Amino acid sequence: MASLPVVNQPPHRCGALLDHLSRRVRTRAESVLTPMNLRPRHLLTLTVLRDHGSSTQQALAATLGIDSTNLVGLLNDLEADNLIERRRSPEDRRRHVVELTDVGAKKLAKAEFAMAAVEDEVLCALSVEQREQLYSLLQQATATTEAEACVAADDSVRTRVQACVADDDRPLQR
Amino acid sequence: MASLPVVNQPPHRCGALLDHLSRRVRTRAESVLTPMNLRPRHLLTLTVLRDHGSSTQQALAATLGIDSTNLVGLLNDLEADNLIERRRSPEDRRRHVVELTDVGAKKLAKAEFAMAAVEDEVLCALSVEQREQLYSLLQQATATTEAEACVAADDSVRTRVQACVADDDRPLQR
DNA sequence: TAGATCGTTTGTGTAGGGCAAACCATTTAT
DNA sequence: ATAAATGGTTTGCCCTACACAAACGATCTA
Repeated sequence: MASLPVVNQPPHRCGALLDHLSRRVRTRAESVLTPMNLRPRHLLTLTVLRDHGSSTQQALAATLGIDSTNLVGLLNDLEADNLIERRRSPEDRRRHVVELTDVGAKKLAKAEFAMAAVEDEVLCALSVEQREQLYSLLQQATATTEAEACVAADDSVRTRVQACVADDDRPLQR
Repeated sequence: MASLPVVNQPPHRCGALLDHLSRRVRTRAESVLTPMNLRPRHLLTLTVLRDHGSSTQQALAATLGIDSTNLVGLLNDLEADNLIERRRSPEDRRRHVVELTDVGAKKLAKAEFAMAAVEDEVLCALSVEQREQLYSLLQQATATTEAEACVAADDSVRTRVQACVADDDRPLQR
């Protein structure tokens, strides 16, 4: 390995902005979703389920980036409302294959419709084309699995992280 | 008013994706930032401070979308590390004007450098140009203040939200 | 002089979510 | 066939992020 990976990148990074925007969306989303008995997590899960297709709970937990024990409760909520179904996998009967029901798909559509209102508010600085562009970028980015992501960037990451640590840092007490 | 606002929007909305991606970034960001004694919130705050310029605590709380009482502690952390300064406003001495110090700016730059590693991992599905595009979209979107956002979309929001609520919804017990 | 405002402190409550242990059903290895 | 490993579930614990409220000092405005 070695010989300088990507250095000429522009100084500004997306991370914080992503955080910022997502926070704005989430707060508003809550107030819009609660009346339809959903929460951001539920919406997220349904979306992933639709976009990535049915999957095992483990896999789902991985793509969602949440602990599998916590996923259980989340799925319970959704299943109680018939939005998803857990079906035992025929190949390995230990596995639950989680899948979106028709009701779930409809509810998701409705939720997204409601979300359009939120986005009008939060993304008002963007034109319709720009929003579409944003959507497809996000779509493309999230299409990668967690695992894939790790493999892709693994060691270029490690080298650079180290470069940033050794320095002036006194602890932030709180 | 009335006569149907924006209806022909594509069915897919960004909200969930934004949530998804931001979660991925945040988790990884934590591990990268902790060794430099920062947390996502701190980074976010520093970023906003740089991009939006110095501001009052109230204003800052508003753009960050967090309660002003919670902001206090956050700023304490940052000030303890000399990353920001609270300066009394000359016009109104009750006000604190929060501003990024040189140390803060440097730390921010360093943090962003470290974040590049994270983004390589999370955004590996995007080309460099696409990432840049994403950045500028996010930048543009977050440039709007909370207040502005509300004004812009206010009643188009209200009308459509109502349209989505009245329906089948049984409670999601949890 | 009285009230309102900005920041601060303290205290309370809640939700999100990681982590670990123990359990059942099932699959795989020996 | 028996032992070990695995997928999902349950329970319980703990920590962090936040929102919200109340009370205070300093300051500004009426």
